[in-house]
Amino acid sequence: MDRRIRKSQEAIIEAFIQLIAEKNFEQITINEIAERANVSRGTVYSHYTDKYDLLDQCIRTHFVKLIDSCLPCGEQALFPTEAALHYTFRYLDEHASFYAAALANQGVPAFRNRLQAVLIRGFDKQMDMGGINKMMDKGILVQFLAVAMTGMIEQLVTRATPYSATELSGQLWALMERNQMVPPSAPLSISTKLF
Amino acid sequence: MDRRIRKSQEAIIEAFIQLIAEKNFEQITINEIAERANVSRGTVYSHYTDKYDLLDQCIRTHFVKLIDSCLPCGEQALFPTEAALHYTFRYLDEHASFYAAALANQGVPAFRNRLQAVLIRGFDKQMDMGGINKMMDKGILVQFLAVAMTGMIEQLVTRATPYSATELSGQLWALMERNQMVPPSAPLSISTKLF
DNA sequence: CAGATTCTGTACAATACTGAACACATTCCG
DNA sequence: CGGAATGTGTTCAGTATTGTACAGAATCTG
Repeated sequence: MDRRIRKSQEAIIEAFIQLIAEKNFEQITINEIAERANVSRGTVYSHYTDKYDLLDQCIRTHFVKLIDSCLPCGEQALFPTEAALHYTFRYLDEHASFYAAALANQGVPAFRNRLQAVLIRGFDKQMDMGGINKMMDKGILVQFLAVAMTGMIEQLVTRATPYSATELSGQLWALMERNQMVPPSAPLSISTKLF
Repeated sequence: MDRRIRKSQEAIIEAFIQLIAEKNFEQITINEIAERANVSRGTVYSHYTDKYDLLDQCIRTHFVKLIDSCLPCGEQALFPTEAALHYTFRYLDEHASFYAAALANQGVPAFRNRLQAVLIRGFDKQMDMGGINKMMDKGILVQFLAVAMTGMIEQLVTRATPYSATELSGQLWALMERNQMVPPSAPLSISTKLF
């Protein structure tokens, strides 16, 4: 992609995220965004049809980062290690103002739904239905955990919890393990056990 | 000026200053600068004929800032107040790495000369040759003070002095006063004395 | 030494950005 | 109410930047 496009888009998104952290989405104007991004107004329109499109793509961009932070080991699993979960929560904590806005603004419930969908898909792959889960319905269990995780994330980014990102992720890791939400064992874990 | 020009130049100069703070001027390549500035190599050449031109314009840019910091009250005087001198020294302290490089690199003695020239011109205007200076040669006195100031600035930015910017500027202000290097009295200072 | 690599400076067509203008909608305010 | 101000979305010609290519200089390296 042309370097100019990359630079402009980054500047616009950065400006937009700054603004959304400062004021309500509806009050933000294209003029403000262009000014803050140090870009011509026409440039904004050349990339995004309007504010809502910008917000949408912005969420998408953040989502990529968020998902990446859940999947540090290639494409293997959501939160393959406790450290990975910690990292994700710290990332969310740092960008809380954006995520809070994305979650809070009515008209953007899409965000919560997308996050849940990703988590449900990921958890479904990793759930161990043996042991204490033998008598459970997998769909319900997965949904239960995904909704819980989404809710806790919402608590974190909206500052609705007194607990820190670290405390939360630590506790949540324990709860995931308790429910046998284990990441698929890596190939080398077997050979590791042999020695 | 076209916004693109401003943005590119700022990025290039910023990148260059970063690099000069990290390594020797001669080791810096145009490629590095372009890469760091996130700009095409051709763009660098469209604004600056080569590294040396870039350094030159860079010094010029910094010089404008530096002079501005000496002249906070319009165009009246160099260091019209002790606070102004303090501000200048703090500014120098913050950008020490750049100024150190500009002063240190042989091939750039121009910098020291320019600084001295500015100071000499400014001091010459402000020198009070009455009182203890009655028997002195003005040219020598002015040059003496300008060279001293330049030297002290060099000491500061090259970290060749254990004293802080604040300590130095405080002492230097006293020395300037002692030598009757007073800023031209503002019109209202007379009326101030009347009350 | 020769070959490989990197840097330099220049040229160019393709392209993204610019600022200005425009008609229209919305909001603000006396 | 009415008009002043501000925002929207579009168009457009002009311009700065882009990536690429090139030849020659400089530097590295076996």
